[in-house]
Amino acid sequence: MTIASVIVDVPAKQTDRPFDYVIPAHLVEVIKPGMRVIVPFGPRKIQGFVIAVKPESDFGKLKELIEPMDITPILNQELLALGEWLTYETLCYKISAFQVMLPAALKAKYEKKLKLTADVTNLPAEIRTVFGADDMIPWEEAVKLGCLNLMQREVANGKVEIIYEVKERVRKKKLKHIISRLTKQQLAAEKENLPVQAVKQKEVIDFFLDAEAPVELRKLLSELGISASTIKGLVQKGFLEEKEMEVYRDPFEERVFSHTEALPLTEDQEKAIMPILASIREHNHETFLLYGVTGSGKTEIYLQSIQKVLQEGKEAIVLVPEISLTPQMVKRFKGRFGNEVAVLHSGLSAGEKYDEWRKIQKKEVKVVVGARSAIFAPFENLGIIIIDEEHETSYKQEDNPKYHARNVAIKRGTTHQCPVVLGSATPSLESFARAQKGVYTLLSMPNRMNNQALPGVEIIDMREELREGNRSMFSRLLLEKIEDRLEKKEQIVLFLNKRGHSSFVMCRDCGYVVNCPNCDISLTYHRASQRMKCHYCGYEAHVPKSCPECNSEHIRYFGTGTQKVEEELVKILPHAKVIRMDVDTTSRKGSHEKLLDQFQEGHADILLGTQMIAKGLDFPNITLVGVLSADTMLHLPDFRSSEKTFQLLTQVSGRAGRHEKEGQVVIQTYTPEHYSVELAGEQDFDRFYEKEMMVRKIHRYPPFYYLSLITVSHEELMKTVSITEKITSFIRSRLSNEAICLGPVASPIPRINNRYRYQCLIKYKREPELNTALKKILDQYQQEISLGGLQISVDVNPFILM
DNA sequence: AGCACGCCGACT
DNA sequence: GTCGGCGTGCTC
Repeated sequence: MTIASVIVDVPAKQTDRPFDYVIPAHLVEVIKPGMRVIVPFGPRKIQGFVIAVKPESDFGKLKELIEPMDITPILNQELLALGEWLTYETLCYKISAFQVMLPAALKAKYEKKLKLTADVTNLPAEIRTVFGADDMIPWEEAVKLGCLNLMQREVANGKVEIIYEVKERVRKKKLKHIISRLTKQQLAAEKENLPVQAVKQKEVIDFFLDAEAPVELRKLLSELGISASTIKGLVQKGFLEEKEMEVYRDPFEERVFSHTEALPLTEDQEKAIMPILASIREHNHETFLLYGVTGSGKTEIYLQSIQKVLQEGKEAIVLVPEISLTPQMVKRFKGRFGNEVAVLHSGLSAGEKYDEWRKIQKKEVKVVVGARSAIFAPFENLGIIIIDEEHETSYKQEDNPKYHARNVAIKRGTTHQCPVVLGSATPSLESFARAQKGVYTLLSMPNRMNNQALPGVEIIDMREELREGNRSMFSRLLLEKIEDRLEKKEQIVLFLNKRGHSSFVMCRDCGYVVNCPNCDISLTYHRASQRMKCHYCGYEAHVPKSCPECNSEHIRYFGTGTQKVEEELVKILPHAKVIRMDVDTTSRKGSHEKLLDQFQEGHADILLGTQMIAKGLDFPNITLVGVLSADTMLHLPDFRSSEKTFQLLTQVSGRAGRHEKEGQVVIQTYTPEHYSVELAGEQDFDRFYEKEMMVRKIHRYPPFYYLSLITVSHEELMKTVSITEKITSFIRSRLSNEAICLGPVASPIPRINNRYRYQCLIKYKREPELNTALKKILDQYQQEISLGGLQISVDVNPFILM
């Protein structure tokens, strides 16, 4: 007998193990490890992944596997093993690990239906009417009509049966194509036989005398300017044939990427690329930290390294933060490698993502450029993995499996014996420390290409401005410079970091802040709907007209949004043309690109925006960058807040003066003395690194210590506290003296959606037993978790400590 | 996660 | 008596 070991699509502790199924005789040759299959599970049918095929099973009463969902395995041996590794590293379920490696389109969709059986004797009239003319209805319809009990009885009587179906989420896109059924000679002969008046038909035959491959019907029609009936005629005569053929949804259809050639490298670049090329050539794994200031030409290094990899007949993965995966970026890769490139990012529809992914799987492309999840691209012959802006926190997935793309990259780099290149102008402290220790190889590019000077930065103390009577959000210097650039017809970028300082509403008399009744967090004011919203549970409320505490009518809106800045700008500088870029103005597909194009073409003077304009903008006419308030994220309860502030300010400053014209940066802040602001002003990463390393050392944070965070949540406060207490003391008993276990303490957000949250933070250097201990905790509380009362989340190397 | 099974209180 | 509420335990 041939048995398949299957991981079923049920994300729960109890089902997080293989289930064995007999492979029916006619499928024995077909079923391979890595395939998705449909299996019976209890009364249902569900999707599963075959992880092994073996001759026997320990289990007595096996069921038969129903059918495969793939023709060839969708996960190769490497990815199957990578899934196991992910499960171990992030303490997630096996099924979640497999699913995260695949495009969402491949996740199964389940349907439940009611079907009349052949036995229609004595069928109650009500049942008849519910079914109507059909013999099958969706389960939901019976629920809606409230006749479930009725149905259940008939199921027992054998008149109705419950059907479980597993469906694909996305169909392969198919379009009508026309192909010739005759040889060219035959076609030519038939053309002669056609009546004289069949002008159009003859034209079509001419076309097919030239054409090699099948042609899309739609394209054929528009190209020849004919109607469908012409084709129909020829099809009826048997000359041509209509065929449904699979096509890719192409998000870049009708776009031409002009080809670019490798650029000559600067001395810095030459020095940096050598070790990478050597690693490619010698097929050995090495992790490089490419530390190059903004404008030092990191992308060209990526491009030329990839070129080398392609010459070796291998493939490349390039990870880019979602936010900078702009058309500009895509253009650079498509320009160099043309059709060899697949692009994976969140702007694509599920179908488009699936199609791009399939190009990788079918080996039709050799390079993938994408966000975090592209690290799982199913290449089998990887030659290089590049992570651009490696310090970006978006490389860490915040929901299960809580993996970091950098770690996955290094894992895959080891398996494939290929280099991993981490690039940044402001490396994460973790990576830089590793480079200093020699774990990674440091490659520095301290100079900008063409040796342009880094932009001059001025830091403005906004408290000073306030003291001198300037209550606006623009300092006098910034305003002066803006006016100057407007006059010179040069462009300005204004940056506002709204994140971390959302607009809240406060009473000016008593300080009352409107909070969410379900979560211990202030409500955010939404201008568009004129309502207050909770970002965590979705609760909504009206804006109070007077203070609920003291009845004062002095309600004030805090936190400056881009909209408010825009209004202000219009007031102060009525002639300036402003383009605003934030989530609201870029939500529509393609609007991001459109706005940038407008700005590039000079249709506006000022580009005002959030996070999303901090990266990748490279326009020659930008000579002034203003940061409206540098310290909005500095005071978050996050040990990385200084690092993030420094990175963001450096990043934004890099937008100015990238070409001939000299750039200037004005940073407004309420804490100019803070080292992350000050050193960002001097663009001095090395000193920032030193300073921040000291702080991390004193407080025992990464990179000196690893972190793991356990968050417990429950509806009852007492229960939450007592369970966290037990967990904490258990963990403590399993740790060495070197490790520190902080807790139990309330989470920074102590209540979300009426669930109390407590946590335990573990700081450690080397704890080989920790993983086992954490697993044990999840096992221990398994029942209480599955009953729904308790939630325990474990985050190994967390990025958000909330 | 679903789903069946089973045991108890509230009704026709 | 039976309908339907939810706790319990299993799924190859």
